[in-house]
Amino acid sequence: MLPQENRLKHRRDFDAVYKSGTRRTHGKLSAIALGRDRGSVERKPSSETGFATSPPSAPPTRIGISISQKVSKSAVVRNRIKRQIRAALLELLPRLSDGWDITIVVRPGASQCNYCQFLQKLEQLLASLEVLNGD
RNA sequence: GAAAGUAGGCGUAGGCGGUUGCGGACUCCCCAAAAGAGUCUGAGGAAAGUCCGGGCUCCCGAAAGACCGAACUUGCUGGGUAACGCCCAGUGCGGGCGACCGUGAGGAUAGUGCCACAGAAACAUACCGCCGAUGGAGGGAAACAUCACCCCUCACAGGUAAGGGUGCAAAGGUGCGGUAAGAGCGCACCAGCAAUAUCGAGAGGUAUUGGCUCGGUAAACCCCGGUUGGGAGCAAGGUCAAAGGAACCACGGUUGGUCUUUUCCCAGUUCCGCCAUCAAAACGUACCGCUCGAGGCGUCUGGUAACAGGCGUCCCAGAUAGAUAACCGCCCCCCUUUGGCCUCAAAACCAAAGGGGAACAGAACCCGGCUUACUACCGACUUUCUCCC
RNA sequence: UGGGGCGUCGCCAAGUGGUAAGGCACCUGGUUUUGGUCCAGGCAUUCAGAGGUUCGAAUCCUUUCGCCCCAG
Repeated sequence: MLPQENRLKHRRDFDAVYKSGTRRTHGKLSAIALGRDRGSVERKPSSETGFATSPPSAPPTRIGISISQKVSKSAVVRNRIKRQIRAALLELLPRLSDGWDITIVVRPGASQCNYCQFLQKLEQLLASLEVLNGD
């Protein structure tokens, strides 16, 4: 499971990502990314006590996953895909640069993929969105 | 041995370890919070479908009662339950050789509607038929005439519903008698109805007697009985800087309608009391509701049982873009192949390699049921048939 | 999570107990030199599945499945 600060939660954040993010698609997965450092930074200054010490340019990157009933009618299958994607993202998280809102959209047919395929596709998608700190 | 039937096994299964992670509770640390550390804990029998019944919350001011109305679509009897359309026990009917299973099982004589096609006729008749006793018409007969009786003919009035044919269904069924022909018209048995007696708590069972008899359909409207304030649903509803409370009380305000009683609210009066310096935040699962409950387990008592009661013991998920996991290894189990052992041959056993580890399925306020989905296995009890002793 | 609706031929669909209309599409034949148009004929579904009520069910009752819509 992702830490709380890396989760994308609210509907208005999802809407903002869908409206003006950059979309990339690879196979059965699709990723949309939006930089957070304009406009939304001063909306969210309250809770950070460490906010004074670190410069305001790097809020943590938040990720949300969207999977529709068209992928599978079974809630068990959908939850399993979400867990596997989250596990893969956890592996990639240290290499991500800060300050992004990302939505992963699972498209129909993804119920046949396994963990390694998800990991590869996510890596390629994030690299193509240039949010990976390359090495 | 074969073929079945019933009710079960806290729905019973994978176990251990490693790496990376998540939710909750408690403890430590700390002035406090956050962060951190530690310990414990973290999906199901159906969590599903949302088909019923409740709890809980809000709105229509509230509660109780009487009469009328409406709705529900509940409907054999008795019991259980907070309640139910659920459960248990029984009755009737249907199915099965049987163990057993199914059952939406009030009323068609309260009334209305419908019963296509066919058929004469679908609930009231008469097409083909049968008869023509009675009445009518014509004729005959005894010496003659008339009337009556008698005989013959007609099928005019009329009688009949046995037989034919139609249909899911045609005025109880079969037999004997009876009659002009027939008919419960009479009798016997059967089916059905009613009354009485008796058994039963009751649904009903049994017996006797009686008059002879009435199509089906109410999962058609309806009648009777029963039940019920209506509506919305935890995305209910509430808190989130900012004060109102108590007493008295006019007119008025009610759940489908009317009425009665009690209470509440409301303008107003009196008394007591409070707030407004700035900033931030400000309708979002941020917090409450939210998990101790018609609760689980054990045992005893009552009851045929469903279930109820007593005692002891336990606390057992509370998420909110939604945790309970992702990946890997070993053990164990199952299947396949190969080899070994044994053997006439196989099975079983041992070893190696490969594959698989379940199916249905994810809490979303909580309970009680119903329905549906589904893997491998375990052992009971019962019935019928066959074989052996 | 809650609320509501639908399912009839390949497509659009009518049908509220008594033979499952119609249109498009498709097939065959005719008309035409040929194609189109036009004309005639044909074409089906255990009416989403299962069980029940009824003499008789697409229709009534129970239940399951699938699809769609609405509410933050």
